[in-house]
Amino acid sequence: MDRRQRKTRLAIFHAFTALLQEQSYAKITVQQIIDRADVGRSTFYAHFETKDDLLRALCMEMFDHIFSTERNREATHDFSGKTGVRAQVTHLLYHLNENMDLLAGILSGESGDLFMAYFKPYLTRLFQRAVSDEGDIPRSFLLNHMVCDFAETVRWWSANRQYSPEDVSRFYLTAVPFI
Amino acid sequence: MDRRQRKTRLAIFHAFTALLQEQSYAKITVQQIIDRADVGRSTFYAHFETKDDLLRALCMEMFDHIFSTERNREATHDFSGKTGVRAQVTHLLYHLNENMDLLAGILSGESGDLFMAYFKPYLTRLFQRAVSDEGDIPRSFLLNHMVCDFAETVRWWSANRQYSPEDVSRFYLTAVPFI
DNA sequence: TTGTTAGCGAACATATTGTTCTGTATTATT
DNA sequence: AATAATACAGAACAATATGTTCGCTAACAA
Repeated sequence: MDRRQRKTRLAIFHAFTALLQEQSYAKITVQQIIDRADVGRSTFYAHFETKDDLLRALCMEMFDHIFSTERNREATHDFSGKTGVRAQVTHLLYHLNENMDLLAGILSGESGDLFMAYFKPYLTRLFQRAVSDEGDIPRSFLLNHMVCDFAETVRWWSANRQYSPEDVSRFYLTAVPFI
Repeated sequence: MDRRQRKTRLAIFHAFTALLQEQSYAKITVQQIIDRADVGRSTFYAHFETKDDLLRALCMEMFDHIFSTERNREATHDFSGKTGVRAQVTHLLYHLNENMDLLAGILSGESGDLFMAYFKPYLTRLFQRAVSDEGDIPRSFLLNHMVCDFAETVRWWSANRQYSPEDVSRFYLTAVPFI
């Protein structure tokens, strides 16, 4: 990728995340992002279609990084079955913790809901093989339960940052004993 | 309240809920609501400040109805402690089921997130006294867990409407055994 | 009946979005 | 080092949506 493109993309990401720390997602305008990033108007629209698209790209960048190292671990170790998923949960929380500054900005306010919407499909894929039958409860319900609960746990964590990844992992796995 | 005001307010609510069934919340414009409700532009803004405000008012109307009957039950019966909360959960699901047509419209798409945001404080109040200590897990985490999970259960239900309130109640109470 | 209030709808100012275009600077390639 | 490709700046633009104002009319309550 062209160095100019990289620089522009980064400048926009930085401006955006900085703005997210200061005010709510809905109130942020494209013009503000442009001014903060110090790029031309047409340049912004050459990179991203809309503000939502920018947030999506930001989330994807983050997920691709986090979940790709997860896939590497899958490849080299044996993470099948419930024990494996438990280990992955903890590991995932470690990665999320590293990005917590940015994460807290995104998760507070309406952008949090968009983040969650992008986050959940990744989690669904991860938890897919951990879901087993529990009585006559639909698997669709259980899977949704595990996914939403993990996502909401992360959101809670971003607002209660005094806990370690191990703590949060324990909280979650206690609250969702199916895993 | 003036009969004219009531009529206008209702017309706007109906137009809005109808539109919510047809297209996503973000794409609905104030003009569409005005046209569908067949009221003047200035009239809409005399009643609601913004589209978000309208959704908020709609949710509040619904919650006030649902949770006020809940409060009546509290007053006449003894619903303290965990058993009481369990009974209330089931009862709440009955009420939600009655409004399911509207609910499904609101819960699909971005308006769902706003609904959830308004919903959760009511649930938090309801679950407050059901939360007890579980090892060293923070009560704030447990409460958030119960609330988010109930809300997400309702969302799941609105997309899987073949189940009865009793079914869903059982699913939820199995998945969240603290209650 | 009468004073009050709500609604209508056109007109308006304002804000934001997304596009297009031209000239300039940077980059990769050879 | 020369060249061709392309990314950028920024102004201008059309399009759309928002929220307000105001004079007139109709409905309401007492």
